Formats: sequence, structure tokens, C-alpha cells
Amino acid sequence: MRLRHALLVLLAERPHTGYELTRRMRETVSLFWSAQHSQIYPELAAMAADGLVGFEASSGPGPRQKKTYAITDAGRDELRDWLGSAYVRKPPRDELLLRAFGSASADPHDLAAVYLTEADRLASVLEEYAGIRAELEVMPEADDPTRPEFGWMLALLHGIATATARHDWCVDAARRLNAGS
Amino acid sequence: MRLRHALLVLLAERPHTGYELTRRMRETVSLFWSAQHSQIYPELAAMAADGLVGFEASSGPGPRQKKTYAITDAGRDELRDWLGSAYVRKPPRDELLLRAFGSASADPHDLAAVYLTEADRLASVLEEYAGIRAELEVMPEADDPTRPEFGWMLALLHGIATATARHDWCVDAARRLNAGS
DNA sequence: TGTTGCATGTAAGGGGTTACATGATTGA
DNA sequence: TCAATCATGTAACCCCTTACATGCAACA
Repeated sequence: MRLRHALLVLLAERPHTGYELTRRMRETVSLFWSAQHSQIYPELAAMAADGLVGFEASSGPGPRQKKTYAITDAGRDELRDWLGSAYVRKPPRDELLLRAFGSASADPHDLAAVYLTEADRLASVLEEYAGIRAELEVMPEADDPTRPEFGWMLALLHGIATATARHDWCVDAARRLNAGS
Repeated sequence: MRLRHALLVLLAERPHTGYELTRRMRETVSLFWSAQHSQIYPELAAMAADGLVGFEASSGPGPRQKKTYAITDAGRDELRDWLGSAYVRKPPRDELLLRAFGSASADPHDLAAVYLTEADRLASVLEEYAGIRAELEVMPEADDPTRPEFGWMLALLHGIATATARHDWCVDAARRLNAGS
């Protein structure tokens, strides 16, 4: 039930409609989480049934009512408990590494090209991160653990560190593959 | 259908029973892939139906026959094609980052403890990797892209690089959380 | 005698993606 | 008038985990 906690994190900041949550997942949190609206709407209904969120309905565009969800005290408790609970790592599934492991069965140049393409993508992602970092670094809120900007900063630093490591690995993997022949 | 390719990678090396594939997933490939036997047995049957693998049955322990699966030429073609095909990144789901993003709703000390526990785990993982690396580095096969050891080396280097980055991030995140109060 | 390893399967359910379905408002 | 944005839902399907189910051989 991790989607539940992702939604609680966003709702702890301020109330949202399901549509807004879908957009924020895509635009803001997509660095480390994502979900489709088809998953979010039923989950919000279940969370309301469990008392973690409440909603106010108002007339919206289209045939149905628009529902604005807000976190409840029970929701805040659940979120705080989960944030402090033990982290259990999920088995990773990394397709890029699986390919590396199987390189003996590949055309080395084709596989090297795959890694170089990914390295390029990561390089442009890193440029984007550098811009966001410059914006965040001048904000004093980023040093205050009670502010949302603190979490943004942590997530960004993680993104920069891992994307850099992966970028360099991709370049090295391509070099090793091409050096072999 | 990525499990299919994971199994083809292992079968390209040599024939295996479903039981052996399950064990190798757990012991060898678990750094970046995993699967349960309940998933592997039906998939092997489907791959045989599609002509990617063949099997020889022999009498085994227990009530059923033991089946040793071997990759076919069609399987090798499929594997080579997949290894050279474009990589499409899957949306990541990183619970540790989700927690960082929600830190404003957490007890900072509890959350810092979670990160320090994970940092400890990563430190011991890194020690283990260093040992494997020392073994691999004296093997000349690790530089030859046509040998399985080459892929092991690549996967290991990735593991070391990302575990290091993540370890350092965990320590930094705990420091920032504790510095705030 | 009891546990571990070898060996293969099925069933139920959770979580996620893709596609189907509806319809008002705003701006080009 | 056409497209995009806002807004909410359902259905089918895929992938994966957990649990159920069977039974021989080797070893302590």
C-alpha cells in the first residue's frame, strides 16, 4: 500500500482533487514516484472509507461532481507512523543491468549504443537538475525539516548523485564494450 | 515481458532446470533481478510453447518429471535483438525518496534513524562487493565482452557506484534532519 | 526421526498500465 | 471548429508475491 502514502504526502501539504494529484505525480514527484488517474481515483475512495482523508464535493465540469480531498488527523497519524517505520528494500528490477549481465549474447556495438543513448538522456536530466538546485539553494526553507522544500532538496540531491553515478557507468560500459573488439 | 529475457540470459550460458534458475536468481542475479519459482515455471512453459527454449525430461525426485531447459536458436535471436533494442526507462518507485519528500510530516529523529539503518546496510553490502571485485579483477575474462564474467564485472561496478552514492546520500539526509532541530 | 535440498506445479490476490467512456469550459 | 484542459470514473490485462500442495533423497 505505498501509493496510499504517496498520496498522503501530497495531501499533507494542501488539499487536492484526484486530477491535481495525477498532475503533481507526473510533474513534481515523477523523479521517484508515479501513478495513473485510474489508480488514484479508486485509492482516494478507499482512503476516504478508511477515514484517512475527507472530501468536499462541488459541481465540476463534465457529468460528475468534483471532489476536493483533504487529509484528516487519522491520515496525519498514519503518515507520521509510516515515515518513522522500518524501511524494507524491495527487490530491484533494473533492465539496463540485466542487459549488461547478458552482454556475452549481444552485438557489442549495438549494446554500447544503448548505453550511450542512456548516458545522453542522463546528461540532459542532470542539466535540468542543476537549474532546479540553483533555485532551491537560495531558499532558506530548504534547510528547515518542517518545510516541504526540505524534502524537495533531499530528493533532488539524491537524483543528482544517482544520475551522475549511472551516467558515468553507462559511459564506462560503452567504452569497455567497444574496447573488446 | 522482461522475466522472459532474464531467463534467456541465464539459459544462454548453459541449460538449467526451473529450480536451478530460481536459485541463480536468488544467489547471483539478485543484485538487479529476482523472481519466485511460481513465476518461473509457467514462464518456462510459455517460452517452450513459443519455441525460445526446448527441454529434456528425466525422472526426478518427487512425483513429477524434472525438466532441463536449453535455449534454442530462436531464443538466441530473440535475446540478441532485445539486447540491442532501445531502452525505455520504467517509472521509478523509490520508497526511501518518497519518505524524504514527506519529511515535513515526520518526526525528524525517527526518519534520520531510518536513513542511518539503511546506510549501515549499504556499507556492509559495499564491503561484500569489494571482495567480489578483488576476485574478478584478476580474471582476464572480465575484459572480454564475449564472456559472462564481463557482464558480472559491469553489474558489480554499477552496484558499487550506486550503493556508494546512496550510502553517502543517506548519511547526509540524516545529518540534515538532525541539524534542523 | 526430523530437517534440508531437489524438484514441480496451482491459486488467490495486490499493484500497475492501457484502454474505454463521458462531458463542460476556454482559447486558437 | 478544433484542440487542450479540467474532471471522474470502469474494465481488461500483465506482472509479481504469498500461500497451498506434493514427494524423494541425503544427512544429522
